[in-house]
Formats: sequence, structure tokens, C-alpha cells
Amino acid sequence: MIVATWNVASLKARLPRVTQWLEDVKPDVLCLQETKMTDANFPAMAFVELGYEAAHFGQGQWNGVAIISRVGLDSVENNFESSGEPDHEARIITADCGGIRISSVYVPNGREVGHDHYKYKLWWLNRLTETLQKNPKGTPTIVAGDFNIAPEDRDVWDIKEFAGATHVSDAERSALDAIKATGLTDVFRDAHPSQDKLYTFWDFRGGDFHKGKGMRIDYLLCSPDVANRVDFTLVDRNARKGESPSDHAPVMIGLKDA
DNA sequence: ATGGTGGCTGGGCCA
Repeated sequence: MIVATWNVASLKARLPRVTQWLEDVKPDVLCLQETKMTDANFPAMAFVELGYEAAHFGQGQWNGVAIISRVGLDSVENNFESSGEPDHEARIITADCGGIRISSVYVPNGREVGHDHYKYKLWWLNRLTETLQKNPKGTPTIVAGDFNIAPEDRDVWDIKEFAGATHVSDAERSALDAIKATGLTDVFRDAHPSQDKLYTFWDFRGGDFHKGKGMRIDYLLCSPDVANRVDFTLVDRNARKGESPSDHAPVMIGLKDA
């Protein structure tokens, strides 16, 4: 079973790339972020034609998340509503796929340390922790998406360039640690313990991709039973190349049969 | 070089 996550930076603009990628890679589950569309505009039929079910939680111009699955898509939940105060934006959708409770998450960017949007980011991360804490113990879980946090200094191209910036602050990393402390592991880092320059995002601006100026901010956090099944993990850098790419590459994990 | 590019829109915001 292959589970992937991809921030597509507009599903409307990226649909040809996404459908081609599904045909090439044939993942079992694909979590999308930044669809930037309403539910009414979500092109579900494009995925049905390829043998997938799809669920989307969108708001329009910004944000928007989806899960596409060919191993079942049940008990879909939008937002944080089951655990208390909901978000006012469309940044998390959760469903049961192939025996795993899978969330597709788009964590707020934060803009600047101390900015209202940064406080919102920390609030959001805490709401995710609270939500995960309410899951029944032992639920096979994957939280996949764009976390907008580089877990370690080596997850950005040059930490000196990030002095005082978002994505690397102690508060953001502590909030990420709290999410992991609910029992989740960054299986990509576990599989590549000593390799650097394994990025998932390169800004459109300034030719950052070609300059190697990337960040590892997209990942799949897995509960122990899922983490124990991991067969391979990789970033599909090729998807960042070519015509009209997203600024993020897909991250994939392969799981052995349960 | 406090820029750059891309996508939403229909001027300016967001990343």
C-alpha cells in the first residue's frame, strides 16, 4: 500500500499533473493540500475515472484539502469538529482508508514570528494535538501533509538564512513535538537518519529549485503499527520539474501488508 | 537587489 501527500498549490492549475502522476505512480491513497477551490468545483470525476474515491474540504480561493483513495474512503470528517472548536479555514480532512485513519493537513504558514497568523498557526497545531489525543488508543493513524515546519535545522538549505523566521522557531517545533508525542513518527526521517538535502518544497521565486534552496516541510506522521510496516519512503523530485509544477513535490511511503 | 514567481482574481493578497 502506497500513501502519498502533495501540496498542489491549486488543484485547478495542477489537475493534469495530478492525474498523470496518479496514472504513473498508482498510489493507494493521495492526500492533497492547497486545492484552492470550493467543494462544488472539486473535479471528483477525474479521480473516479482513474478508479479512486475522493473527498474534499474546501472554501474557495485559499487552502482546501482532499483525500483520494482506491482502498476505501469511509467516516470522512472535515475540520476539528469532533474534538471541539473548529477552525474557520479548510485545512484538515480525515477518513478511514485501507484500515488506517488518515488525515490530510495544511498547517497555516504563520507569515512572521509574532504575527497574528503565527499565533493562529500555533493555535492550529495545538488543536491538531487535541484532536489526535481524542482518538481511541491503538488507532492506526497517518497524519500527512504540509506542516510548514522544518523539524530540524538540516531540513532547510541554510539555517543561517532562517534567523528569526517562521518554519524553524522553537515554538513551532515544540508544537510539532507535541503532535508527535501523541504517538506519531516522522517515518521519512527515520528511513533517512543521516541524509541531508532531502527537501519537499522549493519556492517558485528566485529559481530556488535549481539552486537547491529547499525545505523539508511535508511529511507523513505514523502511529507505531503503521511505522512498523514501512517498506520505503521517498520524495518524487521529478514532479517538481517540467511544465507547470507545484512548488512542492509529493512524498510517498510504501507499507507492507498488515 | 528587502527582490524574485505563480495562482487567485480582476488590484492586491498570499505563499
